[in-house]
Formats: sequence, structure tokens, C-alpha cells
Amino acid sequence: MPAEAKPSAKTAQPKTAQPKSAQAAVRTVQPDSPPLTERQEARRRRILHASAQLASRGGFDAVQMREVAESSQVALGTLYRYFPSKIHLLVATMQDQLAHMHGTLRKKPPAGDTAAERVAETLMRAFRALQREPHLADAMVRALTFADRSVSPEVDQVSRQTTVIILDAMGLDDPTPDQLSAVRVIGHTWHSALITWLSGRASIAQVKIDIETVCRLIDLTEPGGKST
Amino acid sequence: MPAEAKPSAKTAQPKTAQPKSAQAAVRTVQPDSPPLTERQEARRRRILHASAQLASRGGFDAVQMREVAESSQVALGTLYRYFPSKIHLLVATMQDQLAHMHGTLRKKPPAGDTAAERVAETLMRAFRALQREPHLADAMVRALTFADRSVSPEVDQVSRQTTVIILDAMGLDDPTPDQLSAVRVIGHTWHSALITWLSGRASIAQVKIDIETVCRLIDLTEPGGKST
DNA sequence: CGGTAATCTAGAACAAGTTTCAGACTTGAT
DNA sequence: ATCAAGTCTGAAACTTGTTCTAGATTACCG
Repeated sequence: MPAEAKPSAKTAQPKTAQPKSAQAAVRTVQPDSPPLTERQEARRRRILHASAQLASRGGFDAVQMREVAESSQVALGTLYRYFPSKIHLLVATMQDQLAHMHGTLRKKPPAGDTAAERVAETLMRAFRALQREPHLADAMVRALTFADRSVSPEVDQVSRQTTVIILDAMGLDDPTPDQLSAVRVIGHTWHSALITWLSGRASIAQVKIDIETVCRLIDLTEPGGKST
Repeated sequence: MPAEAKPSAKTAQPKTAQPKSAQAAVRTVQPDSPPLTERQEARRRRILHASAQLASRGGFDAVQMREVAESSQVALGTLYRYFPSKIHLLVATMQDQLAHMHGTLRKKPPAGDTAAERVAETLMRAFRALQREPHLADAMVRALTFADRSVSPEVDQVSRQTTVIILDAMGLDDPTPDQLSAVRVIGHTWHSALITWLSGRASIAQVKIDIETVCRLIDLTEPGGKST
């Protein structure tokens, strides 16, 4: 009955399926969502690629839906079927990049002695990676913070991915509520500091200091921390 | 020669002045910029009022430039002369509201024993105020995070204002670099936590926890703190 | 193979932010 | 009072995100 499966509003969109890359690492996504045809999978990848490419040049504004459609050889309507809005598209692009980064980070675990050091090192490493593609970073981060409720699931997924990366760096498997809260705060800081840097309101040095500062919170929640 | 003074690109708009950044940490606004005529001042206020009003209803999307112009009895072109973009307008609206809030907060200083407690209390109070106008909060915060470099001066001004509020709550006049960094991190967290709440990804309780968590950082930087 | 339902395409159409323009209006100086 | 320069107005035009439509394609079932 259906033809190429059906990436309809609940299917092909970035929301669902991603038997993709990082999943193995942490169960990146939801198990549901009808599988995509190979051609559909290919289309999806072409779209994400075009998105990242355009973003790498001019940033958020350079990612124009018509251009993405053209670049990825897909009709505008189809693009919208896969990604219901520009924001959805860019958030999906971020999920993609994050998964990639997580994989990279895993290969070379940070070497610090304390959890705080390792987390700070990891975040700075991620930050350095973003510096290499500032426009892309701009597009993704702007999309992330501008996203409204209709994109919550996807944005939440990105948050979770970030949390996993931080917990990984801490070397924790089973964090206490206190630690989870600290991790959330670190995520907030990382995110917000990134924005101030992207908009030219903070220097790289300042971002570094802020990250190091917030990472001290970890010591406070560590069982054997200084406050014990 | 000029007529009603000239709110031209460099005047009435919030853009100008930037002898700023950390300059006086309190010097809320720019001393320069040609003074506005009374009628211009009135127009500006009408515009900001209309903006806040529309935002209080539907949030970011409900603030449509044509409507703002109509509501404030100003031609569209004039609106754009005063505020070069919707983002500029909303950020200016935020400056307005922030100034108002700072005034309110000053009247009833927080009563906590420690600086951390006072800051947390102050932020939660501000948070409660925002809860009363969630749509307005949404519009302002989304504008703030979406702002690109062309709005940096204004956004920076908002950051500074926030910093002042926090320092006020701490009861500090002359913060150390360490403390300033902690304050920045608290600002990041406040901002980002607000976003997660607005987009429905975090509960009020969670925001509270995060704020309390990050405020503990203050203890770490306090001269007589536990780490000394 | 033929049928059918869903997908994809091309392109028009719509919405809201932003720009542009000609002409009427103000302001401050002479 | 007059004038020059800058401001405001009203309306059209332009841009880019998003929606809609009719028809061509594709996938899968029997």
C-alpha cells in the first residue's frame, strides 16, 4: 500500500529513526519509527549533508530551505516532509555532529586526575572542534536555542547526548541526583558560554575560565570531595 | 537642520554606545546618543509598550512588526528606524523590563544568611515574576539568544544588567575575578535554565534546583569560604 | 502483471520580516 | 516668516520560511 515506506510527519523526520551512527554508543535515539527505504535514507543523508555544508559557510542565514532542497536534489515539499522546519533540520544536523563528536572524544579519553579536570578538558576539546567551523556552530546553536516546543523532543535528545558526554568524562555510571544537577548546570554553562562566544561577546579565554569555574561544582558533589 | 532630533540609525536605536563591556558594571546605559524629542521619546515608549503587550499575549510570534507599528501609531518605516529589527525591539523590551525588575528587587533585598542563599532567592524571585508573563518571557528570551552580532551591544547590556543584579544580591561592590567568573556562570545557568523551562523541557522545580546548585559556586569563591 | 496508496516533484501561493520611495510634516536656524 | 535638512507616513516591493496542489513515480500486495 504505501510506497517508499513513509517518512511522513512521524517517520522520516529527524524526530524518529536514526539507526545511525552513535546509537550504539548510548542508544542515541528512540527505537520506534518505521524504517526508511534505502533511497530515503540516502535522501535524508543528502539533506543533512547539504545543511551542514551551507551552514559551514554563512551560518544560520546561509541555510536557506530552497537551497538545501536544491543542493540535496530533493523537492522543497520533500525537504519539509523530512524536516518540518528549518529549526528541525538544524537541530537534526546538530544531533548528527554531536554523535560524531562523541565518537571522537571516546577515542581519546581526557587524562586529568580529577573529574572536574577531565570534564573541563573534554568540553574545551569540543569547543576547539567547534572553533574550526564557527559558522556551522553558529547555525546549530542558534537553532537549538531558538527552538520552540514543537522541537522539544529533538532538543531534549541533544541535551541528553550532552549529558552523556559529560558523565562519560567524569567516569560515572550511576550519578547521584546532586551530580546530575551539577551536570545539568555544566551543560547550561557550556551552552550559554558558547553563545556568548559566537556572538562575539566573550573571548575564547573567557569561555575557558567559565568552563573551568563551573567544573569546580563537580568537586562539591563528589563523594570524596573537599567539603566532606 | 535636523527636525525632531534624529533617532537615526545611531540615535534612538538601542544600538549605539559601547564604551561598555565591563566598564562600570553598573552604568546601565550609554551616555551618548543625541537626546530625543519629547514626541520621539513618546513614540519610543509607545512602541515598547505595544511590543510588551503583544508579547504578553502570543509570545515571540505574536510580536509582528506591522502590528507593533499599528498598535503604537507609527509607520512601519519609523518602527524600523527606532529598532532596526524585531530582535532589536525585543531585546530593548527586555532591557526595559529588566530595569524595572531591578528596581523592584532593590526594594526588598533578599534575607538569606549567605551570599549563595541571597542570590538564589533573588533569582527565584525574578523567575516567579517571569512566570506571571510566560509569553512575554518567551519572546524576550528567545530574542536574546537568537540575537546575532549586530545586536551584541544591546545583548551585552542585558548581561551586564543581570550581573549587577546578582552582585547586588551578593552584597559585593568590588568582586574578585574569581567571583566575577562565578557570577557569569550563574548568569549562564539562569539564562539557559529559563530556556529549558520555557520550552517545556524542565519543570519549575528543576529550575530551582539548578539555580541552587550553581549558587553554591559562590561559596567556593568567598574569601572565608570552605575551601580557604 | 495490475492496482493502489503513499511519496516525490515542480511550481505557485502565502506570511511575516525588511527595504524602499515619494511626499507630507517638524524642527531649528536665519 | 522662511528655508533646509531630517523625520514621519503610507504603500508597494522584496526575501525567505512554510504551505498547497496536481500530476508523475515508486513500493508493495495479490
